[in-house]
Amino acid sequence: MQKYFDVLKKCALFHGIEENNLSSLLTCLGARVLNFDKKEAIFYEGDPAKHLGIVLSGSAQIITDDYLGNRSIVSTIEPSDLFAESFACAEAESIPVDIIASSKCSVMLIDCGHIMYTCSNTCAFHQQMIFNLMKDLAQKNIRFHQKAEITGKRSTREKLLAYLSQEAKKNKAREFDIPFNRQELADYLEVERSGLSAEISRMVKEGIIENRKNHFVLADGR
Amino acid sequence: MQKYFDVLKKCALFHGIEENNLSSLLTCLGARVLNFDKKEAIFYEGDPAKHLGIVLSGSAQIITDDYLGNRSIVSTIEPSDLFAESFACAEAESIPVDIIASSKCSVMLIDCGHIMYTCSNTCAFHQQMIFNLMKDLAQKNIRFHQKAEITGKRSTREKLLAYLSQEAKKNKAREFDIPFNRQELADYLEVERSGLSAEISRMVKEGIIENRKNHFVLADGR
DNA sequence: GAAATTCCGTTGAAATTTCAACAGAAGAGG
DNA sequence: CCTCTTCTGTTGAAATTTCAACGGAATTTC
Repeated sequence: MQKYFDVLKKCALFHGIEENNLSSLLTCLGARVLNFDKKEAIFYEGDPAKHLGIVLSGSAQIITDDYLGNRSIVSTIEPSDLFAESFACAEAESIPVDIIASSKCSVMLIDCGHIMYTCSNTCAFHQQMIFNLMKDLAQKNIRFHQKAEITGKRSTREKLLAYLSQEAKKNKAREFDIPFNRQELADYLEVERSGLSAEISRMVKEGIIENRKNHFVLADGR
Repeated sequence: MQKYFDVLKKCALFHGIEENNLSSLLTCLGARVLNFDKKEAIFYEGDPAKHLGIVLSGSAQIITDDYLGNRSIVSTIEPSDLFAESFACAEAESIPVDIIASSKCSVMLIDCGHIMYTCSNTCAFHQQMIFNLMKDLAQKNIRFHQKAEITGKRSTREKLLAYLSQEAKKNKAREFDIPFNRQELADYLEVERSGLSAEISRMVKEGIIENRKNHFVLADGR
């Protein structure tokens, strides 16, 4: 696990915890590392919600498919991001989403009960981790609001613009790459792929954006 | 404040805290009670995110309006519900939503910093409250997933059915009242009011639902 | 209880999105 | 370098949603 310490240090769960305590802490928590190939499921909908995860390398997507095969990408997760912590912390029965590796990736799994309840004898970091979880969950909540600001828009153009604006702000630049291909972007914005392609073409023609593959440039004042 | 103790006891923030400790705890936290008339704003978008709130009586709605006047109702809150805790716990600059009284109501406001940091000398309940906040935030996260399952549907009918199914499950009954009028329901589902009305009519004709005002009955097997 | 206001279903036209299908581009594998 | 697969833009038709407008029902106000 040693080799992942740089990633783990950045993980919100371990804020305020010294790196030299990490090793024993992880042992105490019973942390495991698992590896997945691209497109493999890290969790399936319906899996028990006992564990939270940390992405160590690669990336994954939180996905819901409805019974008609409509796919919706809730979010993407990257190294040092936590995932499934909401379900574990809420002590939900099971996970309501699929979590799918979008590239070869490795993740660390921790039984959330070990953080919230047991183990308080051996290591003194539980209060810190609970505090960290609280902040992480609050931030995830805010991100949901931001996502809702995108998907709540009524038209494809508005959704795309809302999304690109957020990305531009996040990257502090009018020019950036997005972590989606066309189909995925459509699933994230919750629109039709072909309609999205058409809309992108129109917006390029109108000079509102520039685009090549997953690289976008926003015109001034967007 | 005494008269609100029954409501406060049920509030997730105070789980595991004895009622006879509540009074001194609230003093320690600097809790204030404010009253609002129907349609009055409890918070405006842009207000500082220092305080979390607890609904004591009446009800309110979390709302986002975009620059085109498109309104979206994120959620409704009722007595003993927490609100704005995500923004306060995440130490966000400001609140990204409006919170509007949907009836005459009173709310308690608590400076979140008092829960997370200071005051640890006088009262021993901070760890408990932080733990409670963590669980509350995790549950709110799950509710966002549920909301997304509704708004992520592509058609008005699908959205309405997803919403009504959730309500039926929540009420453990095929028959229930919803906390919205038509315009509000449309804003919650993120569709057009007139289209929603038309869709409801069609579904009634088809025998899928029964409806009178805000009372709905789902047919078997929904 | 009368008047004023808000709420709600309906409707038809306009705009948008979805769907299905296809062909060229790009990428992966051998 | 060739083949096979996946990805993407385009297009036209069908379906759905939005928009604007109206009148009647229901509710609020005084």
